[in-house]
Amino acid sequence: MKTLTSRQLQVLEFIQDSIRVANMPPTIAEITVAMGFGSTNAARGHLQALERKGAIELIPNSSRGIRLAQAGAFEHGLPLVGRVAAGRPLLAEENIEDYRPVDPAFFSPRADYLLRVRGESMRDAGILDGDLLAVHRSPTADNGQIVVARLQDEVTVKRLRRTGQVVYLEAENPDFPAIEVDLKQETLALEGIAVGVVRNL
Amino acid sequence: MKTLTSRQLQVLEFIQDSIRVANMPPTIAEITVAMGFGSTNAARGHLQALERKGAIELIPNSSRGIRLAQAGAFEHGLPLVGRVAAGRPLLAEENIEDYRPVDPAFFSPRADYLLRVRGESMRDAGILDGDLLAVHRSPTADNGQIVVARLQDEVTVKRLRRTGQVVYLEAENPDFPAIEVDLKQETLALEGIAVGVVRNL
DNA sequence: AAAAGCAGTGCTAATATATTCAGTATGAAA
DNA sequence: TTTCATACTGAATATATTAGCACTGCTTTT
Repeated sequence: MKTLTSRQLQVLEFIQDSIRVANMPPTIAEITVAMGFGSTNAARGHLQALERKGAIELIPNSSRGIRLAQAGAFEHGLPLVGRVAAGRPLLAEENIEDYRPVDPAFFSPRADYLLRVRGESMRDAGILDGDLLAVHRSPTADNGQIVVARLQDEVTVKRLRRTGQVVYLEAENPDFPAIEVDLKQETLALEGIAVGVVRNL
Repeated sequence: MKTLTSRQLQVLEFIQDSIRVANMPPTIAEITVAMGFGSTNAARGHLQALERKGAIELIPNSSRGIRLAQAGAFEHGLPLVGRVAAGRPLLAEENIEDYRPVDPAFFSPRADYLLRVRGESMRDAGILDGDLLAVHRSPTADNGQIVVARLQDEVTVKRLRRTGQVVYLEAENPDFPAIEVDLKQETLALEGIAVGVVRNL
């Protein structure tokens, strides 16, 4: 997505607010009023610019026909990622098992999706088999953070420990060995940072 | 909310689907097509019935002006109970630290409040110090369930184990002994059943 | 110097959408 | 037996909303 101007960002934020508050996108007229324009065309121009830049999608001839490009994460729940198909993006449709009514803003930084945890490797961190891990999408992470990483078509949750060129993905359970990744030889694809745990008892 | 007829439920479910998939409520015409009606009035009638019964709210003269009533449950969130003052009801105002945007219906049975967990006594059940425990208010509980109980002005989270007239409140951590309560001598006040865990990492 | 993007106004046409009026038919409640 | 809620059809109308055309003025890029 190309960079937005500050005015375009204001319009985009109003759209996001509108979806959060009213549960539906605004009409062009509503944007016009909210932004203080004298003409609906001012809003229309911004919408078309936002669409050109890939921030939104406009549905022609449809009232409130504004769709956020980075949708999913708003008021209608977070996507729940279950089993991950090999070679497919994590948030590809076939990986999304369901949507769950969890507020992204409850976590900090914001949660972008939920991942169903498999196995007991993070047991001692209080992350159990079947738990839903709230994850913030991020290609980078700090030392010591719990991350979601991808290794040969396997998605794994581990604690990140980096020393120079070598990264260790440590389990929080003595029964599981740490995974060593030499950044000189292989790349480590981070799918996000763990920001919370949700469990149904 | 009054009970819905099966046809009304179908309409309501279509509206929910529409919000989930398209990120916006449907128009009356869209409902008409989806349900196979010959007239928009069929859909309108159902919408008005759903509004009378409190399932939805209709915004007059507004395109896609359908709002789900249950969306309001998100507004305030669940009360978060922190330190509990001696001799006061658990949900008394001075015990409520805050409100958190957690959907009660995410848990089953429904969560009524959140309790901030103190101590490590339930560590091996994946319930750690500082976690928020989602609790369903209930004066009774089954054997083996994790409960919130009150003992001499102390609120405690433990696993319930009952054998005849004696109840054991067991910790999930070998460092903590089980608490024995003889129902012939003292009463056990249950504040609820644990239905979930929420943690901010 | 011209072209392109940005940020708007003002007006009108086209159409999407909600709303109203007038009906039919069925089954349950008063 | 009348009344009421459900469950629709069909047509007409009002209005909400998108969409198009013709402009002005400023800034940035080529």
